[in-house]
Amino acid sequence: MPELPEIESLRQKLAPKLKNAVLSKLVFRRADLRAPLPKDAPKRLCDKRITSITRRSKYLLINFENAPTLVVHLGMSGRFFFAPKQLPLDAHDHVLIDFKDGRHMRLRDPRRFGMLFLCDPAKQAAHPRFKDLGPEPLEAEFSGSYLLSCCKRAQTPIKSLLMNAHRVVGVGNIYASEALFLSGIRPTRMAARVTAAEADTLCANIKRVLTRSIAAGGTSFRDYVDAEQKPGLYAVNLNVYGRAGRPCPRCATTIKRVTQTGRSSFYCPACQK
DNA sequence: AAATGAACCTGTTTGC
DNA sequence: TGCAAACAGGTTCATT
Repeated sequence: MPELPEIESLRQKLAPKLKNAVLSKLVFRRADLRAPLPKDAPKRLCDKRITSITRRSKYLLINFENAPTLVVHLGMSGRFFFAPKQLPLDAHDHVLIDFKDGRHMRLRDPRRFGMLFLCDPAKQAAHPRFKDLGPEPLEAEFSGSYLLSCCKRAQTPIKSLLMNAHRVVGVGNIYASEALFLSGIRPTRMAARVTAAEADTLCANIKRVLTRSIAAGGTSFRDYVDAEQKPGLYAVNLNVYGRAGRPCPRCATTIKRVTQTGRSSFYCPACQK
């Protein structure tokens, strides 16, 4: 389900519900998730109280009192939701979580690109999965001048640069195409040929599309569901993503699709140079 | 160092 | 209709 807005929306919804909840049971139904938890993980987290839910990139961090942080990544197809305990098990319900107050959550992920791992909260930034990540796109550190400095020394198309988590995290395939459309820049343009003014515009548009989508509740995915398994509202208006062959909403030119590093990019050949 | 392509999986959509 | 190929939101690994 995830791009960054979906994860951030989920975080915002989960935070008040899970704060102060005490974990009573953690069950793994299969051992071959991408980052297998240590065998003693249930023991280390049981009877521990959740203090907060935070986010880094597309990772959801469940922070406990006097216990390691449980980090959840939903990959491409993960869902993390409350359910009645007696809900019949789906073949892809990989992780079951019970709380002392009787509530029950599940991690369901058919493609199994998602992962869970434990992380020492005191050494979070140094964790192998976090230490090489670029800035958060919605923080001030991600600015037009920062983006420009990345572009200057890059030898890759701008779309590939935006998707590179070493440069900036959380800009996924949908919002990379959308931000480039709003900025009038083709995804195939070499990053080094992006001007300072364009870098400013692009940075602002990345923040704009992400912020707008978070405000709408994270709604861009057809199989997105929130923590209560409610589908998204599809309130975010996508201009080019997934619209190859259809008219550009601005100029009616036919939108094109190209493949870059194995991913689809969409653009208007007239509006984007 | 930086960039590319393949790999990890299953489910759904598209095209013949 | 049926079947196979193409495609899907992300990250990571090996190879240049």
